[in-house]
Amino acid sequence: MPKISDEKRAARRAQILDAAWSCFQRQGLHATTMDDIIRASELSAGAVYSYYPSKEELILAAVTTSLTGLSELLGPILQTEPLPSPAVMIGRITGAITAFSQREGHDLRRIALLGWSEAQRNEQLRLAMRSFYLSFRKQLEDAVKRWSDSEVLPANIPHKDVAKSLLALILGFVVQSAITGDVEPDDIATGLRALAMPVLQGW
Amino acid sequence: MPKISDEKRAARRAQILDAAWSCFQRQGLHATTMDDIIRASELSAGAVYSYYPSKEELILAAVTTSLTGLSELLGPILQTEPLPSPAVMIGRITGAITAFSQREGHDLRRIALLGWSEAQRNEQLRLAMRSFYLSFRKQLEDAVKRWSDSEVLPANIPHKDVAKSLLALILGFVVQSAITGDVEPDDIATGLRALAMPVLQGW
Amino acid sequence: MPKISDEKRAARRAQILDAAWSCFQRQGLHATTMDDIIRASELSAGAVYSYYPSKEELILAAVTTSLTGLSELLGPILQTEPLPSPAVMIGRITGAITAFSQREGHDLRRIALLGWSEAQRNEQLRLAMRSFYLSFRKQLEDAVKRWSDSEVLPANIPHKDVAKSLLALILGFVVQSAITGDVEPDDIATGLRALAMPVLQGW
Amino acid sequence: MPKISDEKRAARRAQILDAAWSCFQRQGLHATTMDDIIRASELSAGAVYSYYPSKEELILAAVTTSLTGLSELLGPILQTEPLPSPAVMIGRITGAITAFSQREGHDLRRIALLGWSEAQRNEQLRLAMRSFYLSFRKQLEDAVKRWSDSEVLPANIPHKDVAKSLLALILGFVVQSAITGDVEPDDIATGLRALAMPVLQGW
DNA sequence: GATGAATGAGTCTTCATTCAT
DNA sequence: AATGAATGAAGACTCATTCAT
Repeated sequence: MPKISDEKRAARRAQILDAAWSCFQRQGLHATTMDDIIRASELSAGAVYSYYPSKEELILAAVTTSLTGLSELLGPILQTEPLPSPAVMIGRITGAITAFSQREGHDLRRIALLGWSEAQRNEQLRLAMRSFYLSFRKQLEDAVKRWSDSEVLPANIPHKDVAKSLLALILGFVVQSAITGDVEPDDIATGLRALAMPVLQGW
Repeated sequence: MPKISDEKRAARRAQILDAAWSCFQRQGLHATTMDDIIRASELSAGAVYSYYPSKEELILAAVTTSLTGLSELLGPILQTEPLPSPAVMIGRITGAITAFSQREGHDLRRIALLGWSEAQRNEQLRLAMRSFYLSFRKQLEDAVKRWSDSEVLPANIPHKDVAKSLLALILGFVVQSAITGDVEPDDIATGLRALAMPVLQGW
Repeated sequence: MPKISDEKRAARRAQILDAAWSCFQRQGLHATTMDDIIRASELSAGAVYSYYPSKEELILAAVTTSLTGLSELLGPILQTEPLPSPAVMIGRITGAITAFSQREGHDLRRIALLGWSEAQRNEQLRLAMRSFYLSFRKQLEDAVKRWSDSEVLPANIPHKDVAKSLLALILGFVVQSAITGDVEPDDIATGLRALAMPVLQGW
Repeated sequence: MPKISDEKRAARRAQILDAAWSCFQRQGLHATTMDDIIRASELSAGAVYSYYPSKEELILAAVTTSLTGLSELLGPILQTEPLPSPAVMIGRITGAITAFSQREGHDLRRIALLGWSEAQRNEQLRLAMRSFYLSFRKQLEDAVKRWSDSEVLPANIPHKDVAKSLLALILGFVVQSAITGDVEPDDIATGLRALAMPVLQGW
């Protein structure tokens, strides 16, 4: 069994990560034992440990990978030309998250909740998540600026705060859909549209 | 030896719960050992177990209690007469959560994240959270109706979806403020206000 | 099972240490598993760990205890009044070590060899042994001075070097008796006596 | 593909043994993993195992080799003509051991201590060491006889016991210099000389 | 009623050894 | 012959829970 090719190595890592993902999701981060992951990966303990040196590392990899996946999923939506309205964009984002999470063992929402919780005591993980959300919010802020420029939104609004609100809507959708289970992707978009409808009184 | 009085019993339960809360919050649900809680409560193992029969039960109690606390904190805001505008109300809610969480060892946001994560594998906990959020959302829906009635919001909007969006904003605020740490209570309100500002184009 | 008395605690510690001692001696430090010790101590894993927090600590305790025991065994011999001749004293020391080591499971010589080996990679243990041997050598040096004073040995000899040689004889006896197994306590004394016999030629 | 030449084989064995030696010495026998040795030898796992079938075997070889080396180092000293006095000879032996041990990764003293410890549970190793020490002591005994013959020592002394004492001095020097670290080669010789100085009183 | 010492199943991780390529 | 990835048994240690006193 001589030196393994880089692809094979990557494939093995993916195989292990996949096993970890599906266990984590089903049972939570801490209720999942390394043995569960080892069995799910169909490898031996030693093999798993030769790819990921600890459970901690595996958790980190699982969460950051899901973050990267999310990034790839949502990136195109944020870059669409011409930019759809805020409500439409929110609808597309929540829709994409939902659609992606249908795939067995790949529920981004569940991993997100587990990751947030873990981030409270894992500094490295917290930093990884923090920079991901900050970067994502930055992209939202750009979109807000473009809306301002194209007069979909008023000109002199606080772009950053709007981005924070939009991100809050998305994250809040994730929580609700995982906990109450009765939120459809379009609900948030619909709600937002209603909130923004012009009426006589100012707020 | 007469039985311990009911007040005493309740006081003990509170004392244990308080200890559990502060441990959970500092170290997370699973990294907290019963021994940590026992030591923090300044009682013996046997005593703690006579009030809460298992760690699971203690987690459930801790999360549920925090939910009740949240309810008592936010209830008055939702009942205010006359009802402030949506943005103002969101600002008050996020503000109340933040203010409450300043108190050492009582960060509602951290407990919330921990609870969501745990709810994935603890059916009982999930149901408790679910019914709390549904009830809270119901109250938001009532508010939405009143806004419709008072023409702060248009008449024929989907009240439920608006409530979902408002709840999403609040939950998303909690996540962001716990993970990125750079969200002030008013940011969300400000962002929402901007999103709702009338411009020429419709969405 | 309320608070245990101090004596009981000490007894438990001794019970565990005894079990460790006999395992270590039979199988060596590293070939002995905690499970071996746990079984030999007739306690549970948790109980053993509540008295000694790690195997390392148990090794340290076993070795330092044997050092203390050795100290108590040899102290009286070094203090004898009037001081016997060097050869007689060496004979008594090697004799005491041998006699003590007859007791099943308490072979000081075996523990000594194990300890020396372990001291190479355990700083704490090395320091403990070092200070023990230094202090023991100091006592030997005092004896040498008294021999000088009482003209059993010449007056202006290097006391410290003589002490080093005497210690070397004792330690070398321990090694030989453990490895070759054919050294009686008196052999060393006899050999030393012969080496010191006056002959015509100087050395 | 022709078989590998015998020289090459021997060179490989030496290369592996050297790697093992330096690892053992630095980290101890049990803390050294086969992987450490494999990496230090710059060969593959398979290669190492094709030369030495087990770690046990490697330990045995490492210790035995060091014994052989010691033999070659000390042989000439014991054979010197004319034989120097006992104290001078002890000084030369301890000096040679010290000088040899200066070389990085070849500290005979450390290996000796490790070997003694291991010999307690490895019968094969114990026998190898035993026969080495017995043979070495035999050579010392010959020297003692020659000293008797040449009247450096008295005629009718117990040669064997004197040899045991001399060996004890050497072994004890090794232990002290490894543990206390404050023993120079000449100290033992000096001490022995003092012990043997004639005084009025007999012992 | 209370105490806290004891239990022991279960966790993560290591590492000597093998064998498919 | 050589390689090094894979194996899996075994080890140290933890911690929720119990129950003798």
